Amino acid sequence: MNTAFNENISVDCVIFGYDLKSLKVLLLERHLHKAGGKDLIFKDLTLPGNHIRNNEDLDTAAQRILFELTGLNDIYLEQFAVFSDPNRLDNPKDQQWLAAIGKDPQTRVITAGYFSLIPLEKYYLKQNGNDTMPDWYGKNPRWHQLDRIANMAFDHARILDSALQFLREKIMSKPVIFELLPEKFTASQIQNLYEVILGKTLDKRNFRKKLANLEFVVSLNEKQMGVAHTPARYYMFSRDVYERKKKEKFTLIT
Amino acid sequence: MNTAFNENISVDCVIFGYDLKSLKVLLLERHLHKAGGKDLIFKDLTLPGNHIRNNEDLDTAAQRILFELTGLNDIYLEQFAVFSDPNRLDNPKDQQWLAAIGKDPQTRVITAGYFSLIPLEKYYLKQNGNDTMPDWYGKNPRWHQLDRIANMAFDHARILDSALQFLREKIMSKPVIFELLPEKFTASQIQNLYEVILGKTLDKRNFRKKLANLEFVVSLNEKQMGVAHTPARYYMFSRDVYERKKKEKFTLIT
DNA sequence: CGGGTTCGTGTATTTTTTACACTAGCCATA
DNA sequence: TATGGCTAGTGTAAAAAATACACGAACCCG
Repeated sequence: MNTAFNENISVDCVIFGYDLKSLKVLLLERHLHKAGGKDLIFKDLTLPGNHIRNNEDLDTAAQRILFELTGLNDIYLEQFAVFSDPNRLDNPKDQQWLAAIGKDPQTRVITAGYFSLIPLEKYYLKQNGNDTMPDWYGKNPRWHQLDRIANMAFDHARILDSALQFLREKIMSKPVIFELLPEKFTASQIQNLYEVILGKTLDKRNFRKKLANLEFVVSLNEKQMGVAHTPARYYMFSRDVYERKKKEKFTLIT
Repeated sequence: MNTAFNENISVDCVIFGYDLKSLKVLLLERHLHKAGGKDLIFKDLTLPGNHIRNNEDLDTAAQRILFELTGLNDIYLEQFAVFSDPNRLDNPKDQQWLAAIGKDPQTRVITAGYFSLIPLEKYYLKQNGNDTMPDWYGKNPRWHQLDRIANMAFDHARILDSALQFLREKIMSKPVIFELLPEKFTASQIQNLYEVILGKTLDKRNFRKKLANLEFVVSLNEKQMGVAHTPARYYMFSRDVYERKKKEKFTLIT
């Protein structure tokens, strides 16, 4: 057992973020330069991902790789699927890029998809001119709005789709929604988040009734300040209470 | 790309079966013999599993491996988790066995767990004296009752646990239950199946009300014959109707 | 023909879900 | 300091879904 990279196994991370308005995903740039020269042949977008080391499990590798590429550290991260199509890297553009960076384009690679949810305002990404990254990968990590993404590398568009589907199902039964929200949030903010994830609108009064019934969402004696309208009450998620109550069925929406 | 085995990646299959009474799982025997001789040092139980080939995706590999080991062919098979603990093969018994069959016990192996559901009476397993299998693995595929399994190889007990948990969640939202039943089945049979999977009893009249509300469970004009009690009506699952209706939410139990 | 077994069914009560509209509070600005 | 623009916060009635519960009918066997 050693710390070398395993050329057959990689992880790719789909990091969703929410800025209290819309749903975003964290992507890097991949560049292909002319051999020797600096001329750019193409650039496109990738999910943060890389090969695992032989002494790591997949979860550890996902944490490490995400940190190395984006500076994000110690965040909720969960495997949601494995992508193992033998032809998943066979697109000519990808083959060309792999060859250019010195990999064998024939090598079989399966990748484990990880997904994560973070409150956008809480984290700072590495800056554009990240010195530790080579000039062909891992540049310019940025948040992209979900409905405005084009031109993704490899099979990453499919991985992203799959992650979104997984997220939609997951929020129906587990309290992962709170991973996307700041520690304290208003009822409207969490309702809007459900709406952008599910792509449909919800009834305000009914939503608040359900919210009020969840014992693990506790209402704080604190209100918004400085807003140009009635200030809203803040709520927070109590993991303690949830752990004690989680046998009960849990629905925030129907 | 070639057809060699990939020493880093395997699949293991958890095949659940239902004999209209209890829930079973399909296991093989693993033997360790004294070097050279025929003396048996130990034998224990394993899930059917093996390494993938470099030109297969995981789904294909799972189908192939299951067929080679048990003769089961073309059945519903779905990945449910990946097990990637770097120490998952480090138990001395397992290290000894790996060395004995000529593998490097140091090699890092991650495994994809697949699960399947089949109506027990429909399939015939390879017989004990299967000639195509070596004498240290893949012998004697048999159905084992879930609550009476001891002594499993590697981390297979954990994989099995994880599969059962997955099954319990899955039957709550997708019509996989029908994969465990014969084509035609009675209301009591499907209710009993839910009960053995979930480990709790359900109310007969309420269960049947819900069953009657599922348009994709169609009632046949056919009854049991030769039973020593009121003959029960048969039902069947219509995948056609399900596909057309599946946007609707689906619960058979609550 | 009697005993043993499983089948099949209805109703009343409680809980959950849905649909729906107006006043109150804060800021900005005129 | 009055007004306009904006979002917060709230209740009720009707419909749908979930629950609890018991007994006669049909068949085989001996």
